[in-house]
Amino acid sequence: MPQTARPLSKKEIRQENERVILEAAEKVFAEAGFGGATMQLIADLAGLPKANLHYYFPTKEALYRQVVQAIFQDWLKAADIFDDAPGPVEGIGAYIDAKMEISRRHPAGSKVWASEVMHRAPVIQDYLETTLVEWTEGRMAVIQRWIDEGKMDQIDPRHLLYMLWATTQHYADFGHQIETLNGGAALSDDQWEAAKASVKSIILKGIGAES
Amino acid sequence: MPQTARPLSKKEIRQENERVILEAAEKVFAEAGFGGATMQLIADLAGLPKANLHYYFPTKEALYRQVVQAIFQDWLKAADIFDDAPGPVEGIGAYIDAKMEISRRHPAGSKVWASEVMHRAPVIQDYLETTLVEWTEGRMAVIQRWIDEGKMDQIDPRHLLYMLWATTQHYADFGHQIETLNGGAALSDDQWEAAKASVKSIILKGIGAES
DNA sequence: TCACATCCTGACCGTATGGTCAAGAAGTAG
DNA sequence: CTACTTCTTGACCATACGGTCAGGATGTGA
Repeated sequence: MPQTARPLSKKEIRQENERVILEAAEKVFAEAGFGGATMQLIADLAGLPKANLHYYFPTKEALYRQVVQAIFQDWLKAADIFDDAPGPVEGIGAYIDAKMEISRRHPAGSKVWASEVMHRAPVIQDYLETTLVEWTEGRMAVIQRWIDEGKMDQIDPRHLLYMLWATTQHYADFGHQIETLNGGAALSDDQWEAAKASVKSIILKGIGAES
Repeated sequence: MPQTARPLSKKEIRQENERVILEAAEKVFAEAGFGGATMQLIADLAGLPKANLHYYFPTKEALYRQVVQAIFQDWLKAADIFDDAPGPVEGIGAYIDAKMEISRRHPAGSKVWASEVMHRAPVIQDYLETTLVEWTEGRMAVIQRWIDEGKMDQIDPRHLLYMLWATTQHYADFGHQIETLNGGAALSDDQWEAAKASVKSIILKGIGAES
């Protein structure tokens, strides 16, 4: 006998609703910016009355904060690849792949992040100053080690990191421009692969890490 | 005898006020986004009463449109360098310099542009589809010629352009993040030079255009 | 000087938005 | 079953915003 649609438990209800709201909020914040987003729009997209949003998230700011924090977590996770790699070809190559994949699968998140930083990080400045600074210093050390081991050219690790972020996130943040220049169509699988290959090729060769 | 402060002519008044308003608007739109910006904030920054803004620019949209169009013009101008260059080292090198300089001197403009594109270009979509497409195709042809002449590797010109845009504009759009990672201080002259040098070095070597 | 066009601005208006609330529906635990 | 906690939602509120307008100030051209 198939499981009947028994009523959801309170815990499940809460989890599910928070998930639905956060998902809708990310989309709306990405498309309209914080100022342009309205609770009503988010509510409609989530399929809930507006008052229900305020039951789970007291204010628009609180909801936005949660969205940004979730994105930041994703962002950091993509970087684990970096540490275990024996050299720049594997490490940076895999990092580019991972970040390009995020840009493809999760463009709204990338846009919200970009918007937040562009507006001087009113909500996550403390994260930038602590977690991001630590993370960056750690990766810079890894890159410096590769340089010392002669596995790549003497490049300022800082600017290399900026370049990696800029290039990979560009495919999400400026995805609309890229689509327009692609005749109005989203990039195909092959085009995404070509993009990844181009980025990896130029950067890895550019830092003297290939062949 | 020094020129007395004679009253401004109507024409001068109009020019000056439009300039002041557009300048303030660019800053506010960059910092708050279109939705977050208010006419009152722009008016305060411009030092004019709000009603005066509506005298020169009928609506918030009209004002925003003018700001974005001005930025787009700047953006295109930076590209003339491209055409006269004998090869990628000079052409792309100078283009990177020019765009980095814009990012440094004119970060608000870059942010407004980024925001506009991120929100699916509600205001300048027609420009993207015409002027930008033409411009891009022209530059792609130049790059392809360099490839055919053996002056650089066989790289998809499209992705190279995206990389140039992404990397150079990153220093404006994510300037706040970069400052935070720089200990909270704006980049010094030397640091800007180092940034330019890193970007040029990695890209030019990465496309096989150096030595 | 005078008639006119342009510029200026405080006061005002309609609307949309973030947020509240009270009363009821629905799951829960003893 | 009962007392409870949690969830739901239409109606409501105060505020802030984009935009208007009338009437005065200021430059202009004859």
